[in-house]
Amino acid sequence: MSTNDINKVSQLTSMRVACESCSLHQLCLPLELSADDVEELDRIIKRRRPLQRGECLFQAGDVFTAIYAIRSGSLKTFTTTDDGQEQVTGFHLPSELVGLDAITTDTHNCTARALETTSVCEIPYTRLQELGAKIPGLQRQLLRIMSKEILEDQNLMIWLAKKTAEERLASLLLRMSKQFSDRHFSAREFNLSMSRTDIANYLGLAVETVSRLFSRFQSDGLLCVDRKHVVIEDMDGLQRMAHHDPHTDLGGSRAHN
Amino acid sequence: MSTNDINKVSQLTSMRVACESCSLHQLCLPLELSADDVEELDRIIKRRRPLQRGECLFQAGDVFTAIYAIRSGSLKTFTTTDDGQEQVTGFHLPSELVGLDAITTDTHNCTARALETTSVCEIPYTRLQELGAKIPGLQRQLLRIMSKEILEDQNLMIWLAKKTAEERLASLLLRMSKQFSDRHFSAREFNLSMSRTDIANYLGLAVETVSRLFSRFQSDGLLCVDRKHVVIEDMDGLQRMAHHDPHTDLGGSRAHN
DNA sequence: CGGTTTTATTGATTTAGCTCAAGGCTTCTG
DNA sequence: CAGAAGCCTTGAGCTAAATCAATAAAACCG
Repeated sequence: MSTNDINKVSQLTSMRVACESCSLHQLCLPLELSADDVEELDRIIKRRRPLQRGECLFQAGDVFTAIYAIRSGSLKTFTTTDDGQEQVTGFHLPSELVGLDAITTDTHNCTARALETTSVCEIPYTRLQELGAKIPGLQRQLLRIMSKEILEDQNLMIWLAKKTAEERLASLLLRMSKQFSDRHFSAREFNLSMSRTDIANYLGLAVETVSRLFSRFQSDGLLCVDRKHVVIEDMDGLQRMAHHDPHTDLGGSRAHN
Repeated sequence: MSTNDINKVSQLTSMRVACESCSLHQLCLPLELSADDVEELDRIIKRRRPLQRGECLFQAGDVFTAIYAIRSGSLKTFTTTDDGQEQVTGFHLPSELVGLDAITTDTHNCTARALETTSVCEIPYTRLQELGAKIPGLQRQLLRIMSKEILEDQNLMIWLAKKTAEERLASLLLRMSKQFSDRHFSAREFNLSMSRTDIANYLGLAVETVSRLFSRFQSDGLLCVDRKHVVIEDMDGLQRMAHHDPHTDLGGSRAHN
């Protein structure tokens, strides 16, 4: 146990620094926490060995014990339908919290698999609850984060229900771009860590359609794609494509009502 | 003010009874609240004059002050896109809480409009927060409810991304049926309070498609539809239709991967 | 209660995106 | 580095659902 403790100490030291540059700021930054509180929050966070590509953070059916904040890398979450089909429910990039949907059922409802080498912070939920009782704003902040997730899911539903293949892919690329730029990475140039198949699955399209769209976006001068590497050449054009503004779009309007 | 107080007293008396038979049980039942706590929860709940068909409970852009529990009737929530198109994000039946997605932004992100005469309980959010600090389980329960909403939204996304028109409508009817039976109404026979247009909008389909599907379901002996009145004749058949099990379905498989 | 508006149904045609098919390019493995 | 396996792309139909169009049935209203 003492070896363990020594490890812990060194871990915690690096931890604090890590946390500040990591996604947990979502939880702690808006709270005006005292130094003591931050330290306490730090203390309950477990660092884990980074996940290798293909490894699972948790699997559907696992008992829910913790929520996770992605520090680096990326993962996909997916459910498996009765008939064994995989349905991708989301791609998660640094600064996101995953596992929140398991609070209701005490069981994870989806599997989270690393798309590349990925490191996360683990926040044991019971400890977080205890801490929430002591730090007034913490639980409130958690509610905010969940509310935000509901809101985002609703927006997602809208474009799944209404948008064309073209709009869906354009939206996805723009969302990723935004997320990267929010995290101080390039908004124009990034790597897709997921396969075309995953993208298609997520967007509710066939792989072939996604592939064709990438080609078309490229030949339209919107993007420059090489395998997983994407450079956005015409951000405004992509935005127009995503919004599908009926005033500018004179070609056939779809069932938007 | 004294007239107001007298009104309040009589309101609160009826309130308690109302609350127990109403949707707020989601919030209080699982908490093993003491009688005092229930009373305190009761006290913060405001009863409002029932909404008439077409009236709005809140509108997108309104400042967020309260969440609402539907006692009777139904409402739809929808957002209006930049170009003025309406997008229905949900239908809400008795026992549901609405307004949770506004917690993040302090502003309502959608409009909630009554589909018929509808009564709701209003729960001022600041009061609920104060109470949450006093009653340990309350905030936790709120987290659970929100987690559940995230989960449901994700499931919804799956069928929007993947399912055929047929499956979408079948699923919607089954979900409504379940919700009615959970609330001790008939699972087989109910009224659709929303228009075909709203259903189509919600499901991401054209009105004509929805109309045709109703006709087909009827001629297939799954349903008996007369205007807004629906009788489910073959629950199993409808279930099969909704799931679209590829093993039983020998006709063309879709892009389910 | 007759006229107007809204809402729903049904048919005919078009089209976005799926399926099927085949070939090229990576990555992995022995 | 050769062969296999997997991923990605492109082409050629095909099909589910959209659009367009017309009618019918309610609901609304003066």
